[in-house]
Amino acid sequence: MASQLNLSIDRSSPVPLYHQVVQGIEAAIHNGTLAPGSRLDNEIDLAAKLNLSRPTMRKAMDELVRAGLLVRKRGVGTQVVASQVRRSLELSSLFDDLASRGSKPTTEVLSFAHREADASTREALNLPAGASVYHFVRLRKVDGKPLALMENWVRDDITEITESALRTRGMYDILRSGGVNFRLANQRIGAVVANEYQAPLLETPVGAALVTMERTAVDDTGRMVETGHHVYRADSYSFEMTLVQR
Amino acid sequence: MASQLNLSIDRSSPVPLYHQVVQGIEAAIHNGTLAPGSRLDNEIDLAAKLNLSRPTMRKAMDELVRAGLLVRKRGVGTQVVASQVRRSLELSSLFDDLASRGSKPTTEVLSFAHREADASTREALNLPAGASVYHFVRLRKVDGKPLALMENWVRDDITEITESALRTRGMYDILRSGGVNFRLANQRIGAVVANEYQAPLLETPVGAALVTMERTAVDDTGRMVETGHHVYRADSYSFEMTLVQR
DNA sequence: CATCCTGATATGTCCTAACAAGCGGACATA
DNA sequence: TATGTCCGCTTGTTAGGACATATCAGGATG
Repeated sequence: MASQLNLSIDRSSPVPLYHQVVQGIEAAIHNGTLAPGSRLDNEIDLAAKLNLSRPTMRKAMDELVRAGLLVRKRGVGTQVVASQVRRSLELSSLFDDLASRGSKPTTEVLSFAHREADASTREALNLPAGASVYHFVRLRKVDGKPLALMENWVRDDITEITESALRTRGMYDILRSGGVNFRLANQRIGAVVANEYQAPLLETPVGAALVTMERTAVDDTGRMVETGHHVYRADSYSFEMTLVQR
Repeated sequence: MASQLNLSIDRSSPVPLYHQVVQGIEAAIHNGTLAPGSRLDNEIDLAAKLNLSRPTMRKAMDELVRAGLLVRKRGVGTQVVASQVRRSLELSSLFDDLASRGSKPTTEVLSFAHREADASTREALNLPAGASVYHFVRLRKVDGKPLALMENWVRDDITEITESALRTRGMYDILRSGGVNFRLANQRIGAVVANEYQAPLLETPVGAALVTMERTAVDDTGRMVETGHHVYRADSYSFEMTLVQR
């Protein structure tokens, strides 16, 4: 099974070679050039074909294995794994997710305040007594239909946040523009039933199922930047992810 | 900040050197030898100190960065990221999760069958017409309290599954013993409210919130081994995970 | 005919070596 | 004093080679 892999490597590009290979193989898998289950040429031949060293080729394949697109077996070879694998759950905002899918998200800011943090917020964000935070509640709609009710607390010593900015942009986008480099987030997903406050806002009956998500995000300096409590209509939203065994 | 890092590398061990380094640094972070926020020595010095090459050292640090324990910045250095980071969501079973936490899970097998797969199951597991599968429903309790209602379909051409085995062991444990090497799983988490069938089994009122999880697991040969639909009592269970920016 | 051994193949691990590029402080200059 | 440039430090990328080890097929052996 000679692979029809037809990659072009641009050595003058600022994009690292191994990353160009990753993108090339990813594209080949998605457009069907590399069928699920098919075997790739061995690492050494592939590297030779692209005029790359074996370590570079391996680094590219490592990433694809980690992403769950390829499977390697010692002594046997490397093959394309089956099926519609979604990318691993990423550190992105709902706004970006929706926008990239072609939907038109809108945001209503139900409340907005810049005030001293209470005890539980200080604990969640690891702030000293007396520190102040932004606190706001937003309602996210898609095509006029309410989808999520989101309450967030954000530390105020990084970048300024305004109510008008929140109306047109996602929170993560605003923070990134303000120089925040997110590194990781802890989140917890659960379920509740809609109460009298949530139900009318989400235009769903009291007692309807809602997905809950609590998240605290940390930037590259180790600061906890943001914590939030979101609820989503269960009939419109769920969390999809791919788990990879390492 | 000279690191007190005191690792011992055993070159005669079958454990790869880079993995020994990963374990050593992981342990140092967890026992406090490496404090959150502290800077590590640079790669070259660290490698020299352990008599390793820089690529080996880097491979170890790569893994720790991916796991969210370390943060690297070009031109600056590498530091330990803030504290209570849970390990990324893993491909494990509820049974193992509970057992490793010291709880005593019990399993009731509500139904068990070995029969021809219907169309939707064949699609989920990518099976040909006429193939047969195991189909079973289990109720998982912890300390006598019901927690999860789990319905699964498993292909039957890999290993034998018996009702009695399911009563004492987790499904993933059984499959792994049967030679299955899981590689990845796609899962979706959402919410529903308990219906008349689920409520009495889970000893919760009709209309209570439940967390739902649908999962399909793939082994290292690309076969879809197992698909299932689980519901959990929302007041007793939620999914916790750490997302890492790459 | 069944079993064991062996060799070819492919990935896994580890090394040395070199240059590129971002960051930040030191230093020189206006 | 303020500012801009330069240089050293550290991580990022790439190369090329060597040996280890799991797997599988085919041949030798009982």
